[in-house]
Amino acid sequence: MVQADKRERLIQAADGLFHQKGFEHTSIADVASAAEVPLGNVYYYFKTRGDLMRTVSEHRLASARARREGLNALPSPRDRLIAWVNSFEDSTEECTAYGCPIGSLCLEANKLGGPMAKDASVVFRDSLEWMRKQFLEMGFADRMAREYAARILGGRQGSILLANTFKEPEYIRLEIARLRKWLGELPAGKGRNGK
Amino acid sequence: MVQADKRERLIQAADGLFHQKGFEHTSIADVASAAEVPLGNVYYYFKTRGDLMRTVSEHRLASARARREGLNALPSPRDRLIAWVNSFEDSTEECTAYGCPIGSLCLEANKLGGPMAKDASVVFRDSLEWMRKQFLEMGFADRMAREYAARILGGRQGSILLANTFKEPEYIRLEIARLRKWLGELPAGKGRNGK
DNA sequence: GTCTATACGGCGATAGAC
DNA sequence: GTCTATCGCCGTATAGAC
Repeated sequence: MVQADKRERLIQAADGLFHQKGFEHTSIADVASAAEVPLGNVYYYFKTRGDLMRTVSEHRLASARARREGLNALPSPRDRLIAWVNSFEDSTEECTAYGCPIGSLCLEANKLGGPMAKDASVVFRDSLEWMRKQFLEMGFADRMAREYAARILGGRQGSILLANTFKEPEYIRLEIARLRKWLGELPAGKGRNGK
Repeated sequence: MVQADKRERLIQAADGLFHQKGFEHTSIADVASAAEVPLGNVYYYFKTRGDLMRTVSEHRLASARARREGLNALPSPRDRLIAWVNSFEDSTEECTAYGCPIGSLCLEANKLGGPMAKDASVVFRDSLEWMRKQFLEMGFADRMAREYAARILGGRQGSILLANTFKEPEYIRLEIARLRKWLGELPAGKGRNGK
């Protein structure tokens, strides 16, 4: 199907360009040219630039979920979390070069105002939710589970910002190692789901 | 002096707007109108938009240094660090609403490429350097001092990103509390400056 | 030094032929 | 469904009167 192919190529191109150059600095013409689709044709698939951005976010959400699907085979929630954190290593170079694709987009969307902010945040919201469930399964109270999930995501985002700012991947690697160590040593919670 | 006054007003206006709307989304016209200076006159004070941005970064660097000056009166490096971390509380609301002014600018500048990236990073570089000195004075080896400095800055930046994304200041407050606790309990280093 | 008017380019979005 | 041509707006930067 030619349609789906072009649409897919546009999403892929937009995803990459939003990451590398930022949303605000990526024009429809940039996306069209990278996807090798004529400029005007883009508007057949996406009504506005914001629409394209929302689609990219949905696409990223699906990707993140798919990557976690594989982890659900692991029997222990602790191991799932550690495997998840370890998987961050694959993107160290890209994140050092361009920052976190999701984090950058959230920040940009928030400055723009409007409904895009919520669209961009769905990936983080979903990640936090998944991590929270793992910590609940480890026996932590809901409050702790939320706090720990935020610690992982926040720690990672902070390390990426530093790595990107100073073009130094070591910040990311150190944080991954620290999170892994912390998860490994963390005593399991006592309550059954914090009851 | 009318000159210095206008220049100052332009810097202040640009500082605020870069924070609230982002650099890429703030036009010279926006800055001029916020500072109540005619559009064309801006170019008498700043050659280009990038020039204005560099000036704002220098201005922020000076502010951060001035705020730390007061802390140098404290005799213990640990207390200086704790006081520094505590001072983050003042900006919790603004950071929740608009993100970290410095972090946002660094990220944007990195996406733009060119020399702006370095201009934007000077504030972080200077903060890290100051924190590193405090940890050295506490007796930590240089490697640990750098790592700990990055932990404070990274932890803070990550918490701000989450707070901004979800419009929830609690992320920032929790991280401040965690850093304060960590600094309070951290055993002093053994070596004299890591020797 | 100050301000107005405007040149010039780029971008989002659309019209309309095929 | 596909693609070209183009409209209209906004942004940076400059020219030049005062």
